[in-house]
Formats: sequence, C-alpha cells, structure tokens
Amino acid sequence: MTRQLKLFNSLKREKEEFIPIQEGKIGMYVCGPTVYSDVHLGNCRTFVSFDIIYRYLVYAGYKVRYVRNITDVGHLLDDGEDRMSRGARLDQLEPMEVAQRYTVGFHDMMRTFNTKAPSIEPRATGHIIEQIKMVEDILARGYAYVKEGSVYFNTPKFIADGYPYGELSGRVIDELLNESRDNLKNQDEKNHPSDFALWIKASEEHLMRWSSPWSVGFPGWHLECSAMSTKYLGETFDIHGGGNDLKFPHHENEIAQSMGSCSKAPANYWLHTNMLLLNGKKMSKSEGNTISPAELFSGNSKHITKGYSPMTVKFFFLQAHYRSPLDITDEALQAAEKGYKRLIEAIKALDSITLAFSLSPTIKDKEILNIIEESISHMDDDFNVPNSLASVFELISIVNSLKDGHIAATDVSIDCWNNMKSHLTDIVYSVFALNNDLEAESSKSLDGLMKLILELRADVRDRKDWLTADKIRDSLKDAGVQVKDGKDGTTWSLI
RNA sequence: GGUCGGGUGGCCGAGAGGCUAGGCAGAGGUCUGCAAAACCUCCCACAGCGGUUCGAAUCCGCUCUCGACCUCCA
Repeated sequence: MTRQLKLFNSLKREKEEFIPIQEGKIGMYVCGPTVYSDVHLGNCRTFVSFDIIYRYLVYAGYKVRYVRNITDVGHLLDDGEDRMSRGARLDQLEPMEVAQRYTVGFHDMMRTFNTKAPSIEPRATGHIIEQIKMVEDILARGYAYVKEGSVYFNTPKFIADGYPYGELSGRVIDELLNESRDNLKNQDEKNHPSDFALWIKASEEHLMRWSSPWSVGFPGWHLECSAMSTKYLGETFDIHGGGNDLKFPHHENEIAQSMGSCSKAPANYWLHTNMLLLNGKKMSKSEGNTISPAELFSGNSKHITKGYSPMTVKFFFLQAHYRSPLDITDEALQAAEKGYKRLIEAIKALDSITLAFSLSPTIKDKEILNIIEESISHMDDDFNVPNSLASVFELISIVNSLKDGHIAATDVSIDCWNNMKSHLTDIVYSVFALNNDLEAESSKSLDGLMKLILELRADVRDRKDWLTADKIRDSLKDAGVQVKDGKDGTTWSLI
C-alpha cells in the first residue's frame, strides 16, 4: 500500500495528485553539484530537502530509484573556458583530480548531514557516449544544426513546431525571441541567441576533450542531465528536482533536449527548492555576505556568535518548507538549537520510559493516534516538513508529560504508547534523519568534567593523599576512563 | 527593464475566505534544598491603502519592500 501524495508541480504552478507512471514505483532525478569547488551551503539545503523527500517516498511505500548526478564537465565560463579546466590550472592539478577532490568533499558533507546516497550517482564524463547519441538523435529529428564543429539546439524551429519552450520557467516565447533579437549581434556561431550548445568544439588549450562525429570537443551545459536521466530512468520519468535557480535555462533546455530527441517530456512532476538567505540578503561572495558549512559548524564567521552542529543546521532547514526561502540568522539558529535539543532529548528518553500503561484502549489514545496520523499526512501534502514537525512536537509534549507524571500512564494504552514510540523514532531518525549528534557536545562536557576532576586530584596528589588520588583513578577506570600520570602532568583517555 | 515568487506576533517560520500551527524568547505557575530540565497558563500577528464578501492574513487593485531568474549558480 502506498500513500496518496500531492506535489507542487512547478510545471503547472499548483499542487497535483501524484500518480506514478508505474504503480508503486518512482523514478526521481535531481540535479547534483558541479564539483569544481567546495559545496555551497545552499546546495546542502537542496540536497537535504530531496533526501527527506526520497526517504519519505520510501516510507510512504514506494519503490524509488533516486538518481543524482555529479557534474564534472561541461559548464562554460564567460570566457568559454570549462569550469573544470579553470580549477585545474589555478590549482595545478589534473581536471579529474579537481573533480575527485571536490566529489569526495561533497560526499563527506552529505554524510555529515546524514543524507542517503542516491541509488545511482552518474558522472557526466562517464556518459559522453550517451550524450553524443542524444545529440545525434536531436540532429536526426532536425532540432539542431552543426556550425564549425559545434552543435546547437534550434529553439525557433522547436517553438515553431509547437513544443513548449518556456513553459516551465514562465518565459513568454515572443519575449524570448524579441529579447534575443537585440543581442543578436553579440552572438558568435549560434543562429539565434536563445539557441544553446549541445556539443562544443574544444579550443587547443581545452583540457577536457572527446572525439565526436563533429569535432574533438565536449558536451554542452545541459546535455548530461538529459542523457543520464534517460539512460537510468527512461524517456519519461516521475519526478525531476533541483534548485529553482536551475529552472532557466537548465531545466527548460533539458525539456527541449528530451522532446527534441524523442518528442517526450522528460518528467511529469518538477520540484524546485528555494534559496537560502543570510541575514535577509542573498549570499554573495563579493559582498562578504556568505557562510560555508564548515564556518557554520565551527562558528568561525562574523555572521554567527558560535558554531552550530550539523544536525542543528539540518533541524533549522526542516523548520521551513522546501519551497520557501529561508533566512539564516544567528538568533534563528540559536532557537533551532534549543528546539532540536528538546526534540532529541525526548526521543532519547523514549526507551527508558517504562510505565504501567493501560491494557485497553483509552480516550487519550484517540487524540494521540490522531496527531500521529497528522504528522504523516502533512508529509503527503507536498512534503510539509514544518507542519509535520509541529505535530511531532505535540507528541513530544505528551511523551514528556507521561515521563513526568503530568499525564497518568493509565490514560494511555500500551499499544498506543508502543505505536507512538516507534512512530517518533521512525519519523525523526528515518525520515527527517536527524541523527543524534548531541554526543559530540557531551564529549565537550566530558572534557570539562575531566579537567575539573584531574585538577582536584592534582591538589590531592600535591598533599600526598595517595589514598584519595588512587580512589579517584580506580573509580574513573571503573567508569571507563583511564588516567595516565606522566612527567608533564596527567592525561586521560576513554578505555 | 522583463518574468516569477515573497512580505505573518520580540525572532524564525507553517497556514491560505469563518476553526489552536510549531519552535525560540518573555511573563506567571507546578516541581525542586538551590538550579537545570519538564509540564501548565498567558503573550492572539498577518507590509500599507483601497475594494469584493455576512465574514479576508487568506480573493482583487494599487503602493512600498525583499528575493529568484533573464549570464555559471542549489
């Protein structure tokens, strides 16, 4: 049994009933990172959002194939140089070395945020053959032309044949054409400014290059996603996701490429995540209004007063809907940290609560079961995590009340309690995937604790009170801490 | 300039014609040797100005304001 979902489809700009192509199965493609520098915090929010979407789809009973690419070629700079190559020159590294380094960094960060690896994570450079094939298909159907060894998509013909160029991004076709006419003179080889490159002939210095029927070159900006989504999910699949800044031109061109090559739309539902702001403004490196994940964790930034753990940051993300912009402020992060802590403390306490619950159903059961169902149905409604979290917090209050005896255990049945317990654990740990990283903090307090104990013990030793000093050492050993008295003082470690 | 999407209480953020969002902060209370935690109660907001309606934070218009895209961008 799968749950019935409603998704906000960017294509229609409204919520729709979700109907998968194959019952019970979902193919989902999400545009992944370009690995030419460290992951941007905004990337993290987007991928955390889609991770929760992926996890929820599985939770809701669907069998999901989740494909998220790694872009390691193909993005042009203003000067026509490939991004990967530029990184390579600056760093004196092989292009693939740059890609590898930042791919590893990206994966580390995804692990830090406790996201699941996608089912397939294809790389653009590993699918050059598929991309060339797609260009051939588009050429064969007349929606592309070759110029000086490069291949361009023919948007005017595509539009003239009645295909929906501009539908996703809400761009008016006439306007696109008009706007284009103005800058026509600036264009080099393209017949029309709104045309875009499918294959680009490599200049002499270009490091990343492959043979093709048209030239030794490299694939265009948008082609990889079309080729790889088709390969792994089929010509038409269920869900395509990405940041909303990719709507145009990237996603629009993906649609054009797919329809141009086989006349079928690539995805039925398009999901777009919104942007992250910092102190009410967009993040911008040039204006210094930016913060990296590492800075956020360490507190090493002028924008925040302290560091916030990855799960605190994740919880902060979860409090906003994926389609809303989210403003990062120190105050908001502090609030998130406290809320997250309250949530996790209660979840952690779940197992230690053993009370004499009622053996038969109660009135309170109904209320609790209701809240449980709400926390799920909010997720059915376009993955409304904030609303679902609100329901979870209502359950948390009930858990704490039971724990402290403000609600009598006899008012709740044992079945209902077990139900609530497993549901809370499931949704918090498996769907929201907020893994308890409070342990890291407790090791901080352990540090402080040990410092204090060892200082006191040092005083005792100065007084040559060996009995007490040894008692401390022995007791600590029993507690799992090994005390090591050395020449330069005393250290300790966990056994 | 064009297109699209926002502006919600002290802060962050859901909601989207009549019905409690939630978190954080603040006030009072219960508990406690004192704290902390937890629980209870209170704090009833929707940028401004018009309009539609029995009724608008929610619909319409205008104004102000923020953001995204239009060029690589999650």
